[in-house]
Amino acid sequence: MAHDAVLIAGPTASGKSGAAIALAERIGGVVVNADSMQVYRETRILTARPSAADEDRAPHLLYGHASAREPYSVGHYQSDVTAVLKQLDGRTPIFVGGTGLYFSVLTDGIAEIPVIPAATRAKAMALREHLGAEEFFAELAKRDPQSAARLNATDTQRTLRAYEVFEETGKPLSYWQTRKGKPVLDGLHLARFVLAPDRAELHRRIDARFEEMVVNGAMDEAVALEGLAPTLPAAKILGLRELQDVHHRKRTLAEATTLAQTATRQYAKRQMTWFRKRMKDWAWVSDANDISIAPAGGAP
RNA sequence: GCCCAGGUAGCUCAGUCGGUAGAGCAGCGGACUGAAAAUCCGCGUGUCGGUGGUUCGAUUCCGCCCCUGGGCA
Repeated sequence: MAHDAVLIAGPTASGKSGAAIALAERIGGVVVNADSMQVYRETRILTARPSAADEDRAPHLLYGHASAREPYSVGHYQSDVTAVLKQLDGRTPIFVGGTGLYFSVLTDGIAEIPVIPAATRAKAMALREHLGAEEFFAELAKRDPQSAARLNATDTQRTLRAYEVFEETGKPLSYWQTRKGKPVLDGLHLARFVLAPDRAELHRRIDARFEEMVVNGAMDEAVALEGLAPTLPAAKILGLRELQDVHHRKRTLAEATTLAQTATRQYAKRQMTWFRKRMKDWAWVSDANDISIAPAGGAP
């Protein structure tokens, strides 16, 4: 039975992008990004986005199509990826990335919540800053006790989100989240893979890759993004801050490299937790060569 | 060679007026619904340099030895 779409998840530096390209070449597919940071055009090296040469080998969509200077989030991704599905002309999409939440949009769906203006979030942030985490959490609990019950007062991001949603919509986030949207890939026949190399091997790859990034000009990208607002999602790109610190002579390149490599290993660990728990029934492989699907019209 | 300071968790260190020890970082496990490369929760993993002595009991006190750093020669 032919597959309508292929999904390849994996921790950072696992080699999944290469595997996706190879598969796309074989089946005439289209590589579609499922990584929250590779959407930014200014940071090809820092986010390990496929190179121009890679993109010549197979069509790539949703890579570098957004600016690091603008907010981008899972909501944008949902609408972008929905639009992309209509442009495939029968070619098989191969979704590849490391962002668990983005995969959940594809396979599980996400609640449809009105867009919250940036000003509302800014107000919530200012209020939390003013009141302190505990007081702010108490305010949230008055408005949305259900969300508060699930959250920790120290969880900056989620408490702010719950608060801003209530302020803007007049309804608690817990209400909106009961109204789950349809998965973007609803009803399609999927081939799902998790590419997870041995941990020691993954760590070697992570360490080597950051050094390659530096050689390939990661510093230039970091310097070009000087002054990026720290609240923007792209400000969280691993290694960005560390390299900017080197530029400002706050630390040596060696220190920055070690810090970025450590942060990347920690990130990979979090990814693996998500994959282990949420992608139990996907096909797990430790070698990119083991990712293959039956050709269209082939054996069941 | 002598003097001083120090050798405690993977790293940096605290501590025990003698009852086998704890922080940060790293690490490990987990959560995750519009910032997700984010955010948050949990867990101490150890011949307390070695050896002999004192003691009911030594990582702690004493002797000797080894190692590291600094000073004097």
